[in-house]
Amino acid sequence: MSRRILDEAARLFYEDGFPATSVRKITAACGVTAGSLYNHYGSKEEVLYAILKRAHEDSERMLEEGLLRGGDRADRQLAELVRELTLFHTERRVEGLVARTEWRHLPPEQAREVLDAQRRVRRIFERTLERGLSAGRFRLSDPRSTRPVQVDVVAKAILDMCINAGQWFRPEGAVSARELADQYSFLALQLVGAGSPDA
Amino acid sequence: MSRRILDEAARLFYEDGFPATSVRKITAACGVTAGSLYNHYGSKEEVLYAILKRAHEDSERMLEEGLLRGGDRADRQLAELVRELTLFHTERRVEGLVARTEWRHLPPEQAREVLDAQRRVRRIFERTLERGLSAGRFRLSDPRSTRPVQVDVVAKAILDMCINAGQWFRPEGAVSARELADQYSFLALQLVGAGSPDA
DNA sequence: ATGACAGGTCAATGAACGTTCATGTGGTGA
DNA sequence: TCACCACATGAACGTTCATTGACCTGTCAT
Repeated sequence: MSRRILDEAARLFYEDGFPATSVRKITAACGVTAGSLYNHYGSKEEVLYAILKRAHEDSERMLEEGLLRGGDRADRQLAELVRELTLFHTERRVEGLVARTEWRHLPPEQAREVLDAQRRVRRIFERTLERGLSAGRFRLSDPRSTRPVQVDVVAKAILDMCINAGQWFRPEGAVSARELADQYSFLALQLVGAGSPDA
Repeated sequence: MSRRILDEAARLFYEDGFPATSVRKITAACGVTAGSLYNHYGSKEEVLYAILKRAHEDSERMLEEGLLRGGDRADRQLAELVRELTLFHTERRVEGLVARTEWRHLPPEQAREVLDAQRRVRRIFERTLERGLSAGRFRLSDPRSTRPVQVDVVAKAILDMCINAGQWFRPEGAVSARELADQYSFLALQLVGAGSPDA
């Protein structure tokens, strides 16, 4: 039942947002009454925290695996990172979007935890970008501009692209999560000016 | 005072979300009491609607201007579109983010209006992408994949990138809105495989 | 059989919510 | 000067909120 509450709550937070979702709605979706939630979680906030924690742990684990699978070539690493992150935010778009939007409703200390997790993810991308740049695999200098594009800006651009796929992706749509992940992986490589990673 | 209410409400909706922002908080931020809001707007929802309407009108106008400034070359068009959209979502990130996230709390008919506006914006980008592809200015075929990257997927990737800049951009940060818009413009061109638009 | 216990119900709590309305007031055109 | 109007007030309205606690019930190990 604890698990059931987590899943139904995630779905409702995804649809209506945390503050607009009442404890009664969550428990009704599980077929029980409101008071029963407090046999499993201390508060409504605690439910949100549990959802976010699970999501962040899983997404970080997927990224670490992708990083390994990418080997030591930064372009292949980037391709795998983008693929994993896109997969996560499409296949588990409910938790993914909630994690990205609802952390503000957590108490400060737990909100910080979430922000730290987001920062760690960004650092993974930034490191791969830096490695690819110094290895000469990425081309990120705008001929029209005086100074080069900053690495953190590129990382944010790619991250926003992948993460926000969860906002519009529909599993019943024309393109599958796996296809989208492949396309995004290709687009990200073009974005950083990488040649084909098969070469 | 009507204008004041709109601005303060937008800021609070940006910080806490629509349902978590009470009428009392909005009016307190304006230095008046709760009842006074109803001299200017019929309901809290109407305030949100007014914010979203203004934001969408302005953003569509900026995009149309950018489209004109881009002339008839699709790559220059795309560069201008990305620049304008990024500028809008950084310089007016408060309204921009609210428009992107809080429309669900509107009654169905007005929520539809917002979705229609978002669809129109996406169509502008898609048309430019289609024109650039048939003119041979963009390269969007993944050699590792059987089928080409879809135009609507590319449009969404670029849109998410620009729109979400409003989520992390800080005007007091190291990079200005205009610099970011330039960098994003360059990144978008690389993403679609365009050569330098100066050629 | 019995006791413990996990997990449900039900009623009640005080606080906060959006909204209404009668009332007060300062400025403005006639 | 006076009527008017725009706008703010503050008290109420009914509803909903998250949370609590007393109670019930089924399932176990002993």
